[in-house]
Amino acid sequence: MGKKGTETRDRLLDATQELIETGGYFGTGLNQVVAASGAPRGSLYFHFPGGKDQLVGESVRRAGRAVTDTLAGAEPGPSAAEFVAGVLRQLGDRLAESGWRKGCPVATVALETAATSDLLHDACSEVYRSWEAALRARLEGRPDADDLAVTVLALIEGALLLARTHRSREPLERVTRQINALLS
Amino acid sequence: MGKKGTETRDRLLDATQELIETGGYFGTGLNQVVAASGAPRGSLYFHFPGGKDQLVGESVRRAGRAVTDTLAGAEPGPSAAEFVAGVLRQLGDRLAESGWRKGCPVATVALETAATSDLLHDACSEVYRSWEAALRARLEGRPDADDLAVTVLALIEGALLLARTHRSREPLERVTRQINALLS
DNA sequence: AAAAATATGTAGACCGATCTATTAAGGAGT
DNA sequence: ACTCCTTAATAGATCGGTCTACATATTTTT
Repeated sequence: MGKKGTETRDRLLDATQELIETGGYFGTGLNQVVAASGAPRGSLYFHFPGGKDQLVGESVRRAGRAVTDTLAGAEPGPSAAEFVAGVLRQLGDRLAESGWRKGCPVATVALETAATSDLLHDACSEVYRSWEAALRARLEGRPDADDLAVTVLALIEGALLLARTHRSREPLERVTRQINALLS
Repeated sequence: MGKKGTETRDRLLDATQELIETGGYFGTGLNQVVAASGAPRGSLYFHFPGGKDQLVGESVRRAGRAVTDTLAGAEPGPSAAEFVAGVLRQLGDRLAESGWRKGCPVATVALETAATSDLLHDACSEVYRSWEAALRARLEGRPDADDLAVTVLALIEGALLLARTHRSREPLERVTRQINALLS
């Protein structure tokens, strides 16, 4: 793959990632992706012969990998509770600064495609498993690390959903205040 | 409104409620609604002149009210932790029995329409507030009942999302095991 | 009480717009 | 010269929404 080809491919993935996080799978048309990326229609199907599902699938995995890396790469300094509080604050910043558009880059697609596309569905499932593993690594040593990792992930996803729906940081702040009870 | 008119209207709402819970807002076409309800297209726009948004909006509020009533009407016997555990078990049953289609009847629409339709968006927000209030009523007396209600709601929503995505009760079970730490 | 008038609801063909996907041809890079 | 990639026209299906004609109640008038 030549240089220009790779650039176009990346631009398509960037545009898709941005658009589906805001509008979801069905809410994002390929016309929008093509317009936002600047790439022509034909290039889309050259780089992603699998069509929309392949394009969105790779975007979701890409976005998921970025989060996993952030979670795994953070300094191991603070306590588990402080770590989660930091994640929630960071997510709240991102959500508010984006005008309540950018919550979880996976959740909308996961719910929309739960009943239809296995390809996308599996991609979302794997991303969540990957985040779960990254969180579990931060809770190492605790006897119930497995349960706790899933619980913390559920808490984060639920709080993000509520915060985005209410267009307010309030749910994130309330959850943050209760984290100590869980991770004490 | 005559008897037959009310019946048709209800059938349309029933079909919509069922379909959007599985497929979401954009994933559900009015053709599907019309086919599933047995009502003709014209009747849809007679009973819901506001079109798809009005139809889905009323469906969401209707589904939300049903849940609120269930939450508020449950016997006040068990402890808060046992109450939440019961809710999670019930949600898990519903999810599994529906073939992993029926999770939260609001979440998908809330995320899909967060950036587009204020009408639907507000409907989802109000439903969540109503559930939050119902949960808070079960935690009366605690000094941090406000924070706890939101936290429990976030936990439920997040666990449902993960369970639906993984097609497994595992996340619900793990969260259930951690509830005591939160509501001890 | 019969008949006319009005409201209520049904029925489905139809509209333009938009959707995803395909195609055949030509340009750019090496 | 040969592969890699772009370009734009277009196909065919489906989308939400509108329209007119018709049927069935309900009320008003006589």
